Amino acid sequence: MSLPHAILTALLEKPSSGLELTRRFDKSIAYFWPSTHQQIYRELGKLEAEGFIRALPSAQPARGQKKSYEVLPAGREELARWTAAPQDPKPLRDAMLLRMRAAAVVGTAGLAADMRRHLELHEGQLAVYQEIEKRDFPPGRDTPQDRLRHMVLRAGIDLETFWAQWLAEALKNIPDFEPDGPES
Amino acid sequence: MSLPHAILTALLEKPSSGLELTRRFDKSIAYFWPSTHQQIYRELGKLEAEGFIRALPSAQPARGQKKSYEVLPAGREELARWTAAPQDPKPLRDAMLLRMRAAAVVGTAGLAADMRRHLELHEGQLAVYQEIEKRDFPPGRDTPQDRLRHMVLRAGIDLETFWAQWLAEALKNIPDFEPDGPES
DNA sequence: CACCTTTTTGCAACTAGTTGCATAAGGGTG
DNA sequence: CACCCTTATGCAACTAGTTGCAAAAAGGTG
Repeated sequence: MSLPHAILTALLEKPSSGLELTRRFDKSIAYFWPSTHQQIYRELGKLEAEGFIRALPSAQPARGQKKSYEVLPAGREELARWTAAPQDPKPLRDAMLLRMRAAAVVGTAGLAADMRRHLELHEGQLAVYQEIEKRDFPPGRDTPQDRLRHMVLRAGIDLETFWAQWLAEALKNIPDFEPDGPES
Repeated sequence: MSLPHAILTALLEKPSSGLELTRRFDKSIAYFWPSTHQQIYRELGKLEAEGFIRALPSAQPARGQKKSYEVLPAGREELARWTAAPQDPKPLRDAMLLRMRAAAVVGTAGLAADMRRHLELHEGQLAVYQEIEKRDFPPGRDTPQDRLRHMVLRAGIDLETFWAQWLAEALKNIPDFEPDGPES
């Protein structure tokens, strides 16, 4: 139940059409809440039906024609409500950990190679985030809004750093063994 | 596409009925791959139909009657294949980060309280994991299987530590401000 | 202007996970 | 043995996200 609120946030930052929204998403919000244009169009329709946003009157609603949306007061209130409401953190669900656990039973053949690949992917993502940090958060400017957005980015940076370190450490310790299976 | 493989792993560790499986899941695998008994029964049916597991002949298949499963060779091979096959890490998707980003637009009222609650939840989960570590991985025993399972647990411990620290740090820096809304 | 490509919007079907409930058997209690 | 509670299995409907594709308009090219 979070995508609609992600869209409200983005539209409050700047009214946009579906496609503009998709592109802006890809450059920021999608880093911690990925979504596709199909999903976004669907949600825009629902949000409009619920009276949270409305199409800017400028363009008429036809296929292949840009249609921009802006947030209505009810939408802003809903976003504020949702932001402040308690929500339980969703539990961890990570396939790599599952594979390591499986490897304890069926052997580690092949797994280490993919761990090395993941390590590189995380380091790559880390570099992307650090580039964004350098560009968007130079030392100096420090509005409350900047600080909040910077904290979110820091979480991304620190998480990628975490996984890179964990994978590097795990790779050092990974034993290469065959399963004690029925074939022995 | 990972639950069936989680089940195969658990069944290889020990053949079980649906309910036993559910309980054993809750004590270990569910920490990084949560699931419900409904899901597990459904997957057991599919795995049996695919020839990866079979019901132990001891008990007849009737409702309200225990039915235990064991893994067939084809199931072990499928698990080994899946474990070794490359798989992309799934991107981050975290509602708390989204809420912080939203708070930059609609204000931080109420959010800090829930961040404090999350901080406590993460600390609680950390304590649970540390208890498990003390119980299941005393210094000394060090088979390859133990080391892999211990690494998985360490990831859980380190992740909870990470979030607790991040939340504590964010709380120190969170500005308390009202939105620059249409009411001003 | 006829044709093709790109942009923008969107539908439909599928997948994985969640929630709510049902039904059958076993086991104890009056 | 009639009743009820617990254990074990499972179906059905719903939710959120993914994948594949298509159709309308805009804009360029011969």
